[in-house]
Amino acid sequence: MPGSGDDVKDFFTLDKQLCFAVYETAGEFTKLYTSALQPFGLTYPQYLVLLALWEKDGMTAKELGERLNLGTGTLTPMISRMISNGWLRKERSKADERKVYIFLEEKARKEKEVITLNVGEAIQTCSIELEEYEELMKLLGNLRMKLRSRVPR
Amino acid sequence: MPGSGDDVKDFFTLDKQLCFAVYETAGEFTKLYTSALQPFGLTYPQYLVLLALWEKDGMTAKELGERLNLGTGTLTPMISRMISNGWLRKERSKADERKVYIFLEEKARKEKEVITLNVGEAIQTCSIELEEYEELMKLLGNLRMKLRSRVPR
DNA sequence: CTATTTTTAATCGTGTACGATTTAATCTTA
DNA sequence: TAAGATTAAATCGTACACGATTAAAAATAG
Repeated sequence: MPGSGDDVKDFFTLDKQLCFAVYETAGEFTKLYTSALQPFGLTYPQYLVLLALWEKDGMTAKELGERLNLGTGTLTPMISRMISNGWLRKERSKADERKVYIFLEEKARKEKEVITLNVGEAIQTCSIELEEYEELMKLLGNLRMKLRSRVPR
Repeated sequence: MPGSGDDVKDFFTLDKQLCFAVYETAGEFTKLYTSALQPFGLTYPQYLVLLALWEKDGMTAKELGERLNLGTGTLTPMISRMISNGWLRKERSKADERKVYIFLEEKARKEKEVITLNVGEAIQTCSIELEEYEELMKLLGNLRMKLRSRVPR
């Protein structure tokens, strides 16, 4: 394992599982971001929505879901919460009434600087080396590709 | 960023965020494991509980929570579901009635081989290189350490 | 041009995940 | 040893996350 030559005996140990390492790291990140975003009343997934819309405002729910790898069962209620909190606005397309465009509200554009500054500071407290950062990005990108392109039986 | 020399302009882009790469990879893993575990009626987090208990049966809820980095708000209901499904058994300590030991049921011990075999096969379909695997484990371990040891202001 | 199919969101049910509070048992200390 | 502090689980409220279903609009095929 993973190439599976032989010693499968003690491979199934939590500490040897890449999935668990990734799972835990994701949890740690969530905690870090949660504390950095708390002053703004944002959750970590909501911050990801903002990141996506800061890049490209006015996506449809479908596009946004594809960008973040989230289904409508997750996005729809999350977007309503963000609308309630004044971050977003929804607008149904007149050309195609099935589509709903999601737009940033003033608040989201105005606070972009402060939010990213705050998050940036939080990340810097961890002093991650640029080299490590890039190596991880590369390896994770490669891994995700493999995980996605597997043939489901 | 992350050392923050200068070009912070376009750092806050989804594709440049390590947190997002980790978040997505965790999601991909969950999907892979979900399909491998479905025949057994197990979820991915439930499989993690089994991994932990296969290593050390009879932990208290607290110990298990520390091992998996989960609070009782997550574990308690999850354990009840696993008890309903015949995977686990709970036993309150006689020496200290606050403690509850979690034990594997016959089913969980008997099916260990088939389950791990199934999961192992699913992983192998991704053909992850051993070298990449180990490098990722190392880098993620290092990263988690840094994320955990940050000073919360 | 209508019947069928496809597409887009919304909804539903189940299962994590987490901080905060509650409850009960044990430990500490005056 | 009784009051207060600490500890272990359970409970509660909120927020993802996902597969499946539903509903409505649009595209397409005959």
